[in-house]
Amino acid sequence: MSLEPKPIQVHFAYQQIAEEIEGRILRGDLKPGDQLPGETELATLFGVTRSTVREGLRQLESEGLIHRPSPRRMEVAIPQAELLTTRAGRAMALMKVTFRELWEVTMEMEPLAARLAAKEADPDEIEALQQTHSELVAAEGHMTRTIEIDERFHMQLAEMGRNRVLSLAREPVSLLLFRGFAQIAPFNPQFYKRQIEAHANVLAALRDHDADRAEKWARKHIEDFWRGAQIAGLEDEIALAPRALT
Amino acid sequence: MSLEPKPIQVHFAYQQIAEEIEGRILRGDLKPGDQLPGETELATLFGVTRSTVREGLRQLESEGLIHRPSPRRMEVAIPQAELLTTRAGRAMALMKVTFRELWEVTMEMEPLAARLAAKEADPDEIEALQQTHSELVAAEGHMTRTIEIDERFHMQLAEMGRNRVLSLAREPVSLLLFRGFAQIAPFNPQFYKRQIEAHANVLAALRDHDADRAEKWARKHIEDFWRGAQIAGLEDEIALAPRALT
DNA sequence: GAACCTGTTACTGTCTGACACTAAGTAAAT
DNA sequence: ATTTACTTAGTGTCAGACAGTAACAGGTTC
Repeated sequence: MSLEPKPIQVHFAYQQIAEEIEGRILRGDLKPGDQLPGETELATLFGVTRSTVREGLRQLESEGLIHRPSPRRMEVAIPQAELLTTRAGRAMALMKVTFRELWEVTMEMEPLAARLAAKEADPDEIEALQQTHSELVAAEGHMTRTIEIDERFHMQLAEMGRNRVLSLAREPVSLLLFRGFAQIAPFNPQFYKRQIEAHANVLAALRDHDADRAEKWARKHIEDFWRGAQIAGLEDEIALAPRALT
Repeated sequence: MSLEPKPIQVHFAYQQIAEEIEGRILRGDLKPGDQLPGETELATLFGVTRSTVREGLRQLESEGLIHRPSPRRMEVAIPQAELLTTRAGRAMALMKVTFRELWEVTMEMEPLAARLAAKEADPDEIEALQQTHSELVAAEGHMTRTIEIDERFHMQLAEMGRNRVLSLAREPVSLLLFRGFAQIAPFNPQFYKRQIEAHANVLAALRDHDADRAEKWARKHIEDFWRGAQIAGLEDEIALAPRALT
């Protein structure tokens, strides 16, 4: 007789601890900001040793569900993108994704970000973005800094669209794409000018709440970025390891 | 005098262990599939106790950098989306993202997936997708199953585009969106017909390698999906907790 | 030779118990 | 009411132990 492969899954004690606590967090028993009981307490509570509890805590910690504001407190974390994005970036780097892959996705994400921002942004945010743009202008000619500011510009833009899913999804991608480029792509002076022009146009469109125009210029901007890489023949080049990104 | 908040970061031993091993993996010293040295060995190697090593390993484990094919082996993981996606999904759920946010992003991702698939897919894959589609047809009227198959259809489609970044990025989003819907949105019988029609059209476009048409129908498909939700007034409803998704 | 059984062994999961160090709370001193 | 000194509880790490079992190595059977 042939048995179906049973996806049996051993559940170690430390996993169960982690799952149990995770459950309580997701269920809302433990709210973000709440302090966790002490390790010894948890240990007796679950009927295991401290070592076991600790292993569970380490899991939750690296999953970003709990964090440590001071070395003495462990509390339920306020969910935030950061942890997730770095991990996503690392995973992608490990998969050795190519620039083309990154670009294809960015090409959809950034215009969307611009469109949403045009609809949602309030004057203060636009002002802040203008500020970033000024920094970009000031950095003309300096590539590393240009890329870094550009990246910040796009992040701000994404946040302005008030879509956390988008913010979450685009960040690791654009991070890998932009910074990756910066490290290997040679840019000509033209590049900076077009960069600045595109940003300026996006900004203007935002002020007018003109979603279509914002989107169009964002697309142009990314296309431009890409053209340089195409010329350099980087399309199927592998993006850099994330270590270079930190 | 006022001191600036110094972002000092204590590095505990177990963190260093984790970082050290992570470094070796990312640097390529340890390749995916390689078996890790035993815990005792690592302990002496780093000059710490097994407990400490274990806590480090738990971190890496939940980060998906190492995994356990059998309870007795720990090896460097082959990077894959799975782990990441569930975490991403959970993070999003924790952030209580709305359907609108999910949809706005999906609306870009899925058409892109279709377009890429039309360019890249080979006959075998199209055949496999056709297979999935047949299942969908057979499930007509049964909502939960329909959604589940639909989701699989889209995943396959995305894989066919040979863009791992896209696969990675879209999965948690569409998972949350589709399954979330399935649990709270009431669909009328019409829905299934249109669903099937859209898929059929995408399939046909793939066969012709007609990227534009594939994209168009994918967009139509997602729009359709959304319309139901709009009618039901779910736009700003919060997506479900991830526990409901497993 | 390959396919099966069996004993050994090395390694994991978990436990007990301990100790140094320090953040945070408490009491004393100014 | 602050500041200072003192306690205390909780964390990070260690040492050593033990049961259970996956993986390996022989030995057996076909």
